[in-house]
Amino acid sequence: MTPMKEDYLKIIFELGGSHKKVSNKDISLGLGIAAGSVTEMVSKLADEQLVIHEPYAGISLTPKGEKYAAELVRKHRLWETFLVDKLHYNFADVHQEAEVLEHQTSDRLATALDNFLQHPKACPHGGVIPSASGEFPEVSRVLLADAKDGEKVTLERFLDNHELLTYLEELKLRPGDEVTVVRHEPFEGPLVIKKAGDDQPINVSYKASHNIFIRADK
Amino acid sequence: MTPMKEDYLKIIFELGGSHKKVSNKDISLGLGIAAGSVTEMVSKLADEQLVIHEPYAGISLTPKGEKYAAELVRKHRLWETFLVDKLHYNFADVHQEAEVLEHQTSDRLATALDNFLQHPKACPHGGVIPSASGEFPEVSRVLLADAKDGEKVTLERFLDNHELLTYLEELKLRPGDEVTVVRHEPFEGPLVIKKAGDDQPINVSYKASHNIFIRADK
DNA sequence: CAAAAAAATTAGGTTAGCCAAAGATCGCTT
DNA sequence: AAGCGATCTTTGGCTAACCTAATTTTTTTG
Repeated sequence: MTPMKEDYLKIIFELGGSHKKVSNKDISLGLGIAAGSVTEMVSKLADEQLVIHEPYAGISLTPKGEKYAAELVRKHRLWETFLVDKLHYNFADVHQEAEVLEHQTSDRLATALDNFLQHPKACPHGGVIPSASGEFPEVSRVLLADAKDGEKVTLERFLDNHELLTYLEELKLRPGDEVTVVRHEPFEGPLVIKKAGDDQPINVSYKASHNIFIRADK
Repeated sequence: MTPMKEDYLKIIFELGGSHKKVSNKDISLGLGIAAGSVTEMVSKLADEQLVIHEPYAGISLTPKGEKYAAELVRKHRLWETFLVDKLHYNFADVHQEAEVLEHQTSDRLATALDNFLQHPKACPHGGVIPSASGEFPEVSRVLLADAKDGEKVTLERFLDNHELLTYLEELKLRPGDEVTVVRHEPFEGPLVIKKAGDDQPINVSYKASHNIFIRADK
C-alpha cells in the first residue's frame, strides 16, 4: 500500500463512507488530480478489493477498504490531537503535519499514541477517532448549508482544510458550538447564524457552510 | 528532496562524515541498492550541490549536504527520544519507527518536539542530537574493547542496531553508566566489567564491546 | 607490466503515478 | 427522442527510482 493509494481510500471514505457512491469528479477535485489518473488508480484499488467501481456509476469502499480507511483516519486524528494537546499547535495548522505522519504510522505506534493521549474520542476539529480495529460510530453528514432558517443546531465537525479552519478560527467557531440559523443569503451568499448567548450575527461563507457538519438540537 | 535522496545523504554522513570519502559500493551495500542506481542518484545529488562526486574516486558531502544530513539525524534521534521517554518504547525497538518518521518531519515539528522533550542532548542509545542548524559536537570514537583492565569509564554511545541493543538491554547496560573494566578474556572472549555500585560482574561479548563507545572518567 | 579481478559507469528497460487530450457514455433539456 | 454538455475512460507520454547487463576504468597480482 502506498501513501497515494491511502489518500484515495481516505477521500472516498470521507466523501461517501460505505453507503454513498463517490464520483470520479469528487475524487479528482478533492485530491487535485486529473480525472484520467483517478480512473486509473481506482481500477487498481478495485483489483485489490478495496473499492467497488461501477464505470460511469460511481465508486464505493468494500468492507476491507473501509476498515483500512478508518485506521488511517484514526492515525491522522491521533496525530492531530497530539500536536494540539501536547505540542501546542494551533488547530488550523495540524492537518498538514498529520497528513504526512499518518502514512508512516505503524499500528503499534498508533496504540502507543492513543494510550499516551488517554484515548481521546475526537480530534481538535470534531472528527470522531475510530477504534484500533477500524470501528467508528455513525457521524453526521448533514451540512450547515442545508439547515433551515430558524433551526437551532450544534456544530459537530469541520472539514479538515487549512483555509477553512483558519477562517473558522477567526469567526471564533468551534466544534460543539450551538448556533441558530438566521437566513441564507441568495446567489451563494453567506449563511447568517447566531451563536447561542451571542447577540452579534456571524456570516459564514457559502463555501464554508458546505464544509461544516451539524447535528440538530433536540 | 525525496526520502530516498535523504537516505543517500544520511548514509554518506554516517559512513564518512565530512572527512572521509565513501565508495559507491559502501552505499550500494548499505542501502541494498544496485551500484548502477547509486551512480545515477549520486549524480543527481551532485547536481544539487549536496555531494561531491569524483568518478571512480569517491563521494563526499558538501557543507550543505552535511548540514542537511545532520538535520535528518536530529529528527531521527528526537523521535527515538520521544518514543522511549513518552511512549515507553523499549530502547531497542525505536530505530525502525524513527527511520520512517524522520523523513516526514518539518522543521517546525522538530522544534516543537525538541521543546516538548526539553532539549535532550542525546538519543536513548547515546547518539548526540545535532542542533536545529545542523551543528553537532565531536563524539567519542574510543571503543569499550580498547579500555585497559582496571580503567573506569562511562558508556557514551551504542551503535544503532536492533540485536545489539536488545542484548545490552538484557545486560541492563545503558548510555551514561559508569563501569570498571575488570579483565579481557582471551580468544575473543567477553569483557568482564562491573557497574559502579554493583557487586555482580557483567560479561560483555567481544563483538558488543566493539560496538560501544566510551569516554574515560577523569 | 600485462592480464585478471574488482569497482564504477553507461545503456536499455520496468513500474508507479502523474498529465493532457481524444473518444465514449450518460442524462438533461427542449 | 435527439442533441449537447458534462462526466468518465482511454490513450500516449512524462519523470523518478529502480533493475540487469554491458562496458569502461582502476587496482591487484602472477
